[in-house]
Amino acid sequence: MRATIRDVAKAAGVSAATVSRALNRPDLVDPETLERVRKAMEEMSYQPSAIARGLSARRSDTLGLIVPGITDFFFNELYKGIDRASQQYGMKVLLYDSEHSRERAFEGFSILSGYQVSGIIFTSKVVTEDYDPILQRLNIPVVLTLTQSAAKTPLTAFRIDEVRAMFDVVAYLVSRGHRQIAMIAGKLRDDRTGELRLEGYREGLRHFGIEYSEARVEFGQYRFDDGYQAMQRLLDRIREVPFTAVCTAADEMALGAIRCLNDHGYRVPDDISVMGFDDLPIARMVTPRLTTVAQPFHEIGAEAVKWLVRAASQPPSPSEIGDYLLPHRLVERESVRSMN
Amino acid sequence: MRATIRDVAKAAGVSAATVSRALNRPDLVDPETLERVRKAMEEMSYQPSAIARGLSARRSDTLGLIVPGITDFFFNELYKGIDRASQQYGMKVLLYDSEHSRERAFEGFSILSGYQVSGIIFTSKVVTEDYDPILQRLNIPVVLTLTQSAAKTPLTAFRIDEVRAMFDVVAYLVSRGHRQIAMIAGKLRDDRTGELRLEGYREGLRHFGIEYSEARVEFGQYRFDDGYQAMQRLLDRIREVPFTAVCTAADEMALGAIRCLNDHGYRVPDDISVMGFDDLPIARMVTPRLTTVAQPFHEIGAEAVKWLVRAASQPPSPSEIGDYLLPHRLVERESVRSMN
DNA sequence: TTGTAGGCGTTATCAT
DNA sequence: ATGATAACGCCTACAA
Repeated sequence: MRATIRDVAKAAGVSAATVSRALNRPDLVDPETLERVRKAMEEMSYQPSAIARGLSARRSDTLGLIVPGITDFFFNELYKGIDRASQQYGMKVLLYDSEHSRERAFEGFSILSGYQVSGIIFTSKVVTEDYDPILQRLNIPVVLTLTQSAAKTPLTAFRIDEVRAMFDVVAYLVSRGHRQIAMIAGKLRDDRTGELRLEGYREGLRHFGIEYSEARVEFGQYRFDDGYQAMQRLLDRIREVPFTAVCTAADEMALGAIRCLNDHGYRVPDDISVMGFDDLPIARMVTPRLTTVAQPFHEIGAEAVKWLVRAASQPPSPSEIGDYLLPHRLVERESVRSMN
Repeated sequence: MRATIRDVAKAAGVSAATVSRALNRPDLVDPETLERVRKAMEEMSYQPSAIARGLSARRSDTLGLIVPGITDFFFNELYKGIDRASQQYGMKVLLYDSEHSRERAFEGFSILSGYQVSGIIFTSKVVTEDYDPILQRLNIPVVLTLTQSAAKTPLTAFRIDEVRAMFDVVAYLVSRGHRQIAMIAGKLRDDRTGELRLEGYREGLRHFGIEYSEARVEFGQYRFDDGYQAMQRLLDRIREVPFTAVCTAADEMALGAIRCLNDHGYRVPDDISVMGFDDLPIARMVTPRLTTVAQPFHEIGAEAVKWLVRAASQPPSPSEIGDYLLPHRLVERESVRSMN
């Protein structure tokens, strides 16, 4: 059996309370005693039970993270930021994969709350009013990342300005001489992020006096195959609705699009330009290297943690709850050709 | 405050013990009572405290996972297998990123044991005798994945036959008419996996009567840039030590190698063939699609979980502890040219 | 500065 | 079938 606090106490000739204090408030214990206790802990390789501690102190030094899918390419980057920051605060992270299902996400909230997590980071393409009941009775701080809430419960979110980001994409393409710009967007149903990016695309076109055409827009669920198929559909009508560039709502879809283009004999960017979105690590590993817009995943993850940690110590005032927009950045690489 | 078991008990007009039974051994409680209790739980949206349960029952229904780095491309796949299986057993997973450091890994074991995890899945490129002390006093079941133990403590491991896998790579290349085969291997220091794969390469060459030359082997730490640089070095002496194919110890390095080749005007596979290792999702997304050997990540993860769950209920007999080899599979795609 | 005692939310044992 | 009651390992007043 593992050593308990009492074992250490006995070995050090003190009470359990003193050992506890040595652990949590070393300033309150006599230096000599402290030394003895520390030695005892060392010798018995004592490791406090996080479980017992959590029960007693009603906090678990644990954060919950609900993601739509761990195989989503952005997950690693987001997690990296979260992990680093939590470590800094001595927090552990409990991961929950909702598998893109709302029911599973609900379950995630339940389970995580059973683990007394002191906060939950929630990532989903959409947060609707369905979540309100759960969110209400949870009484654990929740932050959103990479999305904007459409629920009634006020929720703070860390994300980029999606509209602006896609606007910037269009602006960039235009600056490179493109006027016929197609888009592979996110599925609109249950996807706020997808909506916003599409909106940015439309705003961009409008701003540069380019007419919007539904025939130049296709949709996909952010994965490679979706990108491939969407591009396929675009290609099917390229004669009637020509385009010289395609912007996408995700790097992974951009890869699919490029592959599709290649399979049909088009070269990227010589014949058609393609833009990604996210700037995942792969973006710089493929040929052609992807020109894309970078989301600050690490920062978003880290900020979310910070916010939760703060919220745990003192309930956030209404003014602290809200959308925090972090800066995105356009990364110029090789997948866009300049027509000038 | 969240409802506790006592609140539910009161609402249902029973004792806490009965509620507990309703939860864990519903067969032991009167159907009518059960109904009442369930309704009460429902109404109060009661969620048992996993913490308290863990403390009392001395098990936490939690598994620990220590990985060298969450940004490693294979992580998602391994985790997927682990997650699915743990879900099946009602287990949660606590993740720990050792950041490729032994000290951090040690810390991981400590911390996870503090969380009463009922088992730990450990992933590292190497497990040396340094781990013995920790492993000994941990008295929590541990399984290795994707590596073989070099520690004294008997450890069960789920992995592929690395030597055989790389042998198969060479055999495949030879069958396609290649005789001058270079390799980008894993760094040998502190990397058992790397050693084994290199060994497979040498065995392959020997088997087909091809002379081994150190000048055809370069090393890297499995990342894109390592692959790029290793290829650079190989290219530096390609006049003196020519090769028509390169096999690598990781898909990510293969991508780097290909990029390097492209940057120097070589086309893959027309001029030089490249083989990956792992068969990560990206392998089929790039151009050319990577010919590679697939590791059964999902199965390995799932088997590890199963083993731990079993070990938790009954201590494994010595005969159950050991190396479990899962089948790998060569996936033929587009990055290798047939010279025949 | 240190010790005592009660409690955190469950489960498990032993009665009833 | 159900109810007291005592752990589980730790924290935290409160008292000394």
